[in-house]
Amino acid sequence: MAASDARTPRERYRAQVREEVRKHAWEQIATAGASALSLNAIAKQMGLSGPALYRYFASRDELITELVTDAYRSLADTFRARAAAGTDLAGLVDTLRRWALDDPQRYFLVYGTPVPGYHAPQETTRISGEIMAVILDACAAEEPADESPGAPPSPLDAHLAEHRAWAGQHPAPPSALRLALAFWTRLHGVLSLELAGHFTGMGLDPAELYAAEARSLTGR
Amino acid sequence: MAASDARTPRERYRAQVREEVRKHAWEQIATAGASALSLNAIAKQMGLSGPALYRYFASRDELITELVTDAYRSLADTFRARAAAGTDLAGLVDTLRRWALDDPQRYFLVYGTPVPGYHAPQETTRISGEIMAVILDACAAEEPADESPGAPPSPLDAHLAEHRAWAGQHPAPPSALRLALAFWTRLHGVLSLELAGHFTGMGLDPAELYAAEARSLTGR
DNA sequence: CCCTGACGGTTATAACTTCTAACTGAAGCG
DNA sequence: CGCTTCAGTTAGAAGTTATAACCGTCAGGG
Repeated sequence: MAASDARTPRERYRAQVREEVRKHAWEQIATAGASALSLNAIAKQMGLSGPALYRYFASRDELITELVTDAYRSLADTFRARAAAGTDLAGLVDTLRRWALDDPQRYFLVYGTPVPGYHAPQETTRISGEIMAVILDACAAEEPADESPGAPPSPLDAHLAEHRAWAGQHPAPPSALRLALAFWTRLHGVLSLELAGHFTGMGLDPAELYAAEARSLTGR
Repeated sequence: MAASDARTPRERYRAQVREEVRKHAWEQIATAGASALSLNAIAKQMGLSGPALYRYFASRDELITELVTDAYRSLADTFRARAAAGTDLAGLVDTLRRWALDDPQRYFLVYGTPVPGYHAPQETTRISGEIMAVILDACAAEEPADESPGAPPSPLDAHLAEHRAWAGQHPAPPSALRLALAFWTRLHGVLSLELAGHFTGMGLDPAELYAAEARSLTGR
């Protein structure tokens, strides 16, 4: 669907090959992780010989960077599609877990261990903002059931009232900002440990843990 | 301190070299991540030539495995040392963050992106149990301030009452088990995102977020 | 219609990596 | 004192990323 609207045939072919390279790269990553991604192996799978891929990607890093932004875009699109069907927070909770379990290595490409030297491209921070905007929409729509109306603002609320640049122009009260951050950090906490296999052998169901954190967010 | 109590001089020398290899490996990991760890580079730094290190480590994987269990042991020791000075949960909260910030790549070696094929050795699950035992001690000592006494057990409590094998023989009520799991998943959620740099550029203080989650655990 | 230049793909090669094999020399131990 | 074990060496195989040089083909302008 994408990469087919190009003027010249050459550009069209080029986009098509790049697409196929990405496809094989995702297959490799899904089975062996991003660190095991091999340009040579991809070239062989495509019937090409080694250096041919360098016509399409300047380096292995550039390919991985492309995959990272692909992953970001995938999450943002999935979130937006779910939000279009109703802006309830619980829907996003389920959507996030399904997206993560659908391809764990894709999740790790976004939220996993970073390489110390690596700097993410500007694109990812932009998409990250889009993702956060969807979460904020759902959090703002949620009634603040997790505190009494007259309660004093927590220290975090005070801090968030000061530093809310990350929320962009979103008109959300501090309680919604706090809920959005809790959504992000708590679900990531359970999800990343589950995907990394830290619950296997403990004999408990990660879905149960995830559901419990979901209840802590949506006011049980 | 360690690796010096060996009978024969050969064993002593061997343990000493292995120790030095680990030292250089940790330096490399701290600056470039575990994926960039190079046996050749370590050998050169030690004035040795490539294959010499294979007398001490059967493979690169074995060295990394050693480092992973080192990291687990480091966290368990740090936790136990803190617990010996008072079994309050807040102390463990601070200890965890300091340990993580002290060497982020060491944290990722334990809780970061796993390699799909890799299977952690039995040792790590044992140490993981020790770590959880320290957390459980602190959680059991904490009064359950996060719920009213007569409240019905949550779905998670019911699940934990059934599947509490991971807690070993620890005599902790389901509420303590729940608190321990929340300690683990919530603090890891904030911490891993902070270490991965997902908060940089957002203009908010990760310590503030971490403190907020800490308050949610210790009953503010 | 033809010609030229851009571009995809090739092989060769450099500089890495992990890891094995074979050899050497020295240290430990009976 | 001698034997044996073991540390360390070089050589080399099989990978990897990446560059350089070359070749053929396709696309588009004159």
